[in-house]
Amino acid sequence: MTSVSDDSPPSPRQRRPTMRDVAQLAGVGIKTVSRVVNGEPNVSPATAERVRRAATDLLYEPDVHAGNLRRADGRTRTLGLLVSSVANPFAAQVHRAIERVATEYGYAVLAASLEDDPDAELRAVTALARRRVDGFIVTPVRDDQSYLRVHADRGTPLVCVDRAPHGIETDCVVTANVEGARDAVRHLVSFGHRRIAFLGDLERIETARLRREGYLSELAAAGIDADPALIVLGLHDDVTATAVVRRLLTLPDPPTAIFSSQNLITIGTVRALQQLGREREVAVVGFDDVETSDLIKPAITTIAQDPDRIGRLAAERLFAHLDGDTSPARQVVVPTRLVVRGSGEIPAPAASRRDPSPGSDAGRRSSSA
Amino acid sequence: MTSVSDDSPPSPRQRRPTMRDVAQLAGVGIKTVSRVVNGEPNVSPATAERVRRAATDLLYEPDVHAGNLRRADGRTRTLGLLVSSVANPFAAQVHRAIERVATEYGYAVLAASLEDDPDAELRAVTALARRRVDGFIVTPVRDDQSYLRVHADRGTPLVCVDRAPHGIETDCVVTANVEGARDAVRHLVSFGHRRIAFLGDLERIETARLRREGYLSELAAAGIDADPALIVLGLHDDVTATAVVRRLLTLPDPPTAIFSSQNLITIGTVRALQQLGREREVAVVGFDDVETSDLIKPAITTIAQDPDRIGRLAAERLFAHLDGDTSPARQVVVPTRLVVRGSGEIPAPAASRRDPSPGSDAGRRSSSA
DNA sequence: CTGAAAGCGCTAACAA
DNA sequence: TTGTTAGCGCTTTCAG
Repeated sequence: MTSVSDDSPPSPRQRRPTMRDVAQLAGVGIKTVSRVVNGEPNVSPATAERVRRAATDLLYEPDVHAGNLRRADGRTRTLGLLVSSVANPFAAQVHRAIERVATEYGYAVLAASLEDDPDAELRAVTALARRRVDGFIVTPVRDDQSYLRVHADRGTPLVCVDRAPHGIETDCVVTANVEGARDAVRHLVSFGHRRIAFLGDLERIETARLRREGYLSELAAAGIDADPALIVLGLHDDVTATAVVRRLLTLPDPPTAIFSSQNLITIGTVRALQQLGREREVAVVGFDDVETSDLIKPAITTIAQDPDRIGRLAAERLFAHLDGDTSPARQVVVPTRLVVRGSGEIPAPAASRRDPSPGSDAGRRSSSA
Repeated sequence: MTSVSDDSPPSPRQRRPTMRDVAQLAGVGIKTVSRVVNGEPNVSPATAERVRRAATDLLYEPDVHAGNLRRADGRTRTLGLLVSSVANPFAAQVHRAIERVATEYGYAVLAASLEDDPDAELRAVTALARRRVDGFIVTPVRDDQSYLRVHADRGTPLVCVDRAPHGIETDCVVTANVEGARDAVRHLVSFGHRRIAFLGDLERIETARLRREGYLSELAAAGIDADPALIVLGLHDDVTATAVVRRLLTLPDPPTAIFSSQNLITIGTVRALQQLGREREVAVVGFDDVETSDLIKPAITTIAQDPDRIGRLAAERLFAHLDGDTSPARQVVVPTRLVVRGSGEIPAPAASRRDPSPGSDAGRRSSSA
């Protein structure tokens, strides 16, 4: 009764079988084993069968890296993926979509989280290059990706996702950030809002800048003067966003609607409104969908991205290059979708429509696109 | 004005420089380059500097796989991770935690999604084995992992996460599923509930079975007879869960509380209650935290897991083995945490406490632990 | 249809 | 301190 069950001996550390071992057991030359393993022709069925048996008996697994050393195409059948973080829901879905395509092609994915650290981008690329990945899919963090050109020139294709690359011409797949942000603002304007706050992520993140740009241009198109007091940038987490929203609402001329341009910011925004009991007064549209948006009351209206499509398209572009496609670099813009749920359809209070602000300076244009 | 700016020539496909190229440029032997690149001693500072310059000039990156072919330890500095899905929030956080430890050790992570497909587990292990990962961290899907023993015997350590392995003795790190489920039920019982429904995931998933086990044993401890009508197994998505909850509430003697043992099921449960307008009547405790639990009203009380700790511990066990630790296999159980938010503190209606069910058969025990 | 020899990029072992 | 040789596991080339 000392040991529960131990029918296996202490199993001494075994050596991994090689092609030579298989060849010996099957009584053939090593090249014949290579042929069978790689499905090359010119092996008699009987020989092939003997080889297969030997391989199975020895639990032989070919070493892809040893093979690639000499193989003409030198492919590791592994691709490198650089994302903000594998734990970020958006990135994780992009990752999964890429993985799905990769699996179809017999590829494995080596992923690395950058956490928006420019140095991490460099370190990750080096680590992956030393492992000889066949291609890169990267979410740019640095403001220059020209260092990747040498890899491209040496035959390792590159596709960027989520953010456009700089300093290098290469395929990239991004969300329609400007258009999506415009949709959000247009939606709010259509409910009578003119005092619309913008909550943005860190300015060094390109998508944050683009969404702000969309916000500004749609305001302009609607003939609304942007009020700097309603634009808060550099937010990156929910706690800060909550504090900012609480402060905004104490303004003399507070916003009647909020466009929150990132997931965590949206969560922080809703939390602030709930704390103040004003979630049915102030309209909110968030950029990027939250898993349980519909369970929150009022349910959150969002500009949904399409991570699945983004990932799939990026992977497909990469494999196209791996298959020899040499067409010029192109940027694929994946549209967003406005998901109407309630929080974005709260109308502006009647007062604010006519009398936007007593102390406000500039004259309003009266266009209403 | 035809091309915007093209200061770089068409860049002909270049050959990747090898150690020999660096040696030639530096005017030294190849082994000297090897010494410098690997930080081995016995190289004069001057020589080392020349080599380093040459390597930098050529943008040389060593090929880890070529080196490993001959190197004594033969390490690829890559580890294989098998999870339910890289897009699953729990798995993604485990992944991130593992990656953090891996990065510390100079390791990269090759992850694969299994989507609970037993065959995918086999395919993924093979794919990773062929890429010669130094170790595996796997979330078991099949009901037997003995096939992994051969890899362990050949020196590729294995640690299981989230679910215990079968047919092989190996380290594993899991959530306290039984205890967590008991905590959930105990909490509900303490608010007077005796008709507590259990919504479980697919029975072939071990964690689903364990949570049901915890549910049953805590009911027993509370002297409550389990009612098969309140136990629904085999749920895997929110839509089905919603339908099931709606049906349960039409029962002659409906549940007054629901223990939802998985994330998506909890979402479906809350949605059903909201649709019926009964979210403030029926108590809910969910297993595994939802990102926005506190924004939903009533906020969802959950049994929170600790994916960060699970991932970190798993990775640390793996690296311990890689560092030569040969201590016997152990199972690490990571405790859960009851997060009280509101939905789980809705008391049972007075009636149900005394008169659980008119048509119910078995006699009730009167213990009240 | 089959196999022997050379070599991929690198490190181990040994010389110089 | 440095370089030379062999060989890791495999594919290529080319001869049988």
